[in-house]
Amino acid sequence: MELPPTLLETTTFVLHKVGVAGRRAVAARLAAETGLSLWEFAVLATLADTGPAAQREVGGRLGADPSDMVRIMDGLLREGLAARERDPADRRRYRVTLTPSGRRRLARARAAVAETERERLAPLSPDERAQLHGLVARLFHGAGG
Amino acid sequence: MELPPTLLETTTFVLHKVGVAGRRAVAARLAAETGLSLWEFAVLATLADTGPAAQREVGGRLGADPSDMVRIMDGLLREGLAARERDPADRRRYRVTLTPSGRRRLARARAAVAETERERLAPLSPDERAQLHGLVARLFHGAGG
DNA sequence: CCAATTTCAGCTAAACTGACATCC
DNA sequence: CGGATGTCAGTTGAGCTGAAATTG
Repeated sequence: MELPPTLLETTTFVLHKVGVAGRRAVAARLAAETGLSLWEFAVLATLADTGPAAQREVGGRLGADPSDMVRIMDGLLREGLAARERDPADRRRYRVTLTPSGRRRLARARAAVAETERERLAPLSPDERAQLHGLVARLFHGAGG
Repeated sequence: MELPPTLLETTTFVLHKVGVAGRRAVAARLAAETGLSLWEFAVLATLADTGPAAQREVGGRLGADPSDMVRIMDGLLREGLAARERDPADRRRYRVTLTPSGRRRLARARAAVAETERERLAPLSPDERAQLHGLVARLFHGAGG
């Protein structure tokens, strides 16, 4: 792809291209090595990081639509990677938890993601990678991410 | 969105989120102020930057599928922003050119894009913006962008 | 005959909408 | 009753696939 100057000089444009390509690479490796989709990985990671939570809360953290959370959870439950029970204190909610099997799968998934990340960021030095991450993180928080 | 640590620390993940949000912002403003889609803008910019070209070449530069180029060109022709004639040297190809009206529209579009870009990158200093652009551009070229 | 360009019809993955049942 | 949660059916936009027509 030989982008013309106007697009090459537009940070937003290049950023989007790089972001989408990165996502595809991570998704492909994740699927090949763990059978997980990106959303499934994200949900498992959320459960591991912030503990059991309601379905809607997990989706809220990730920016996933509630109606999509249903199908994602269906997959995770079917494979025994997550479990859920009604919250006794508020029976509208589920209390979604990570199973031991889900925790093991998540460990493998983390490795796959980290490996892809290393490959994709290889053109940058460790310092530059840290810089990039810091800059992007600030944009994420600054722009209603 | 309160991303859990695992995702927040994954550059690829945050990069993708920021990229998609940026694209949406640019597309929305572009549509509101010029009536152009992102692809239409990209095609006009390509024609302005690198001169008349075959449809496939324009798509190739942008990473747009040839079959999508057909519909994009349909819109641009209908609005008189681009024109095309068969290439006399190879009558399979079109020779797509920018019309004066297209050039004027492109100028407005450039302004809209630049303005959105400024808003979105506002959390960063000019130096940081340049840093970010440089880093992302290197990833773009490095990763088969 | 084989390859390139344009075109078309249709598919897929992803995000979103609107309606509904259930429960606070 | 209003408001939140989970569920379901269906829509939308974007990108891609596969095949055809035309030309080299």
